[in-house]
Amino acid sequence: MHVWQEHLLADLDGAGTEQDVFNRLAALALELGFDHFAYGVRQPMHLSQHRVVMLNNYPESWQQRYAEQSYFLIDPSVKHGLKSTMPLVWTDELFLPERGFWEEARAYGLSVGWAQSTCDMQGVSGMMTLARSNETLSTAELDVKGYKMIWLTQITHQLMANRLSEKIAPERASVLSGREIDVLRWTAEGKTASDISTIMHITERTVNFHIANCIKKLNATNKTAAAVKAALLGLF
Amino acid sequence: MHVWQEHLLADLDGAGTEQDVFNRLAALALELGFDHFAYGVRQPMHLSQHRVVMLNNYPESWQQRYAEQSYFLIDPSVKHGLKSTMPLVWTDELFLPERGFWEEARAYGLSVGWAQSTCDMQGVSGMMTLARSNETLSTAELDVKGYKMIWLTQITHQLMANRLSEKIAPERASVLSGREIDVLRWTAEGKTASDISTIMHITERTVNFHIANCIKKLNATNKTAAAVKAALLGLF
DNA sequence: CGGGATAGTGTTAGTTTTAACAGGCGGGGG
DNA sequence: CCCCCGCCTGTTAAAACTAACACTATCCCG
Repeated sequence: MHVWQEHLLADLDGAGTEQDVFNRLAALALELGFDHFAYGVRQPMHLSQHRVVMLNNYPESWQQRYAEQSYFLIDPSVKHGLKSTMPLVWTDELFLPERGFWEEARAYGLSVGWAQSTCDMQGVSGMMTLARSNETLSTAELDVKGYKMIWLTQITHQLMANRLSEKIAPERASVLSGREIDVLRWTAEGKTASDISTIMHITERTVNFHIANCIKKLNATNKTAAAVKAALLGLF
Repeated sequence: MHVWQEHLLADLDGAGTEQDVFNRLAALALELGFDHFAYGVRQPMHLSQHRVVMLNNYPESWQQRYAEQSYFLIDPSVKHGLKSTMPLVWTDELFLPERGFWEEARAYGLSVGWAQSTCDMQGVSGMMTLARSNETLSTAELDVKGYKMIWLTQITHQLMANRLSEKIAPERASVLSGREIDVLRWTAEGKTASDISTIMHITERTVNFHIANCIKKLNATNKTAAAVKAALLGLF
């Protein structure tokens, strides 16, 4: 197993596409004893509507089935990952509420698994899963590999999150101008247009002009939605 | 060094105060070879105004100095932690822009250090620092201990973040009622009161009533600020 | 030099929020 | 049984926001 080294990150990062990087990470997962590797990233857009991408090397048929049935809506490991960043080992109890799903997953060779989610300073969250078909994940194995699995979660997120989130949320790149950000920040703080005009020494009219531009650029329906969206996207 | 085990977490968590837990974590840091241990948590409130608490076992005099001079505003390791969740080793280059600060810290016995920040699914972020006065942190040492240091960051956050954030941001506990959350969520999505009245089959008046309550409870100045604040506090 | 992005301002009209009053209905706990 | 809380509704007037239109100036880039 590779050790914690700066240059490893740089090496993995390199000039590769996200699929390249994914493959190299999957190779690390294999070194850890897991032939299946998955990483999904979630960029909050509004509040209910997030955008999600998922890369994995599960059996094709299972990938298709999972997507078709929208299993991410009921998958207990996903539910856990949305609440906590603590590692999670797949157990029968965990999947008790979704027996059918669990049995189906096992039939596809996904019976032993470990997952952990992350969240970074830009508000992008991701979840990594390591899985295999046999050899129960014993406490002894976790004692040995646990640290490395957590580390793998970290670097996977570091390497994949930005690549993927920019893809699914172009709004993040379509940056607001400096003035627009200032105005929108004050708005989010609860200042009215006339407050802001005083603070920034410009006309109330100009404040509203900038806000209107923010609303357009962020594809929001009004001030409030624009402010929340910008906050969620980490634009402030 | 202790191993990655469920029961360790439960044990550390126990019934202790945050200071108890902190002390036990500091003991783990000592086992890793760092006699100084620090953890700070940051709860975003508005956007500019965050609330921060910091626990550490640095020399008293340095703690005081750091607070007096508001060094957190210029501390390069803090700056890094606010942007990235990647581990950071204290180096001369890092502190180049703040020579005075760096030399002062070293004079207090803080010359070798490692820091990493975390962010959880509730939007609470934290930064853990391990430090000592001598024995440069070599690549070899990092190869051996790096994984465990990352792990320590994780459990420290897991154990401390909620305890501390509830303390500094009582708004998180002052839960909104179910109806209030529903209304505020729709508001954050950009719906107007009359839209929401249609969606929820209630009067426009009632929608505004709930929103007014949200504004009061969240101590916000208006709808927009309330929505942003709720989003930042992870109330949705 | 022309085009595009950013920044600033103006007017008008219609819609939405905010704030402050007053009240009813139902459930849970002392 | 009464009180508190969540939930629901009503009215009114002032304040704030949204969406159109049009116009000027600066700066940078090709």
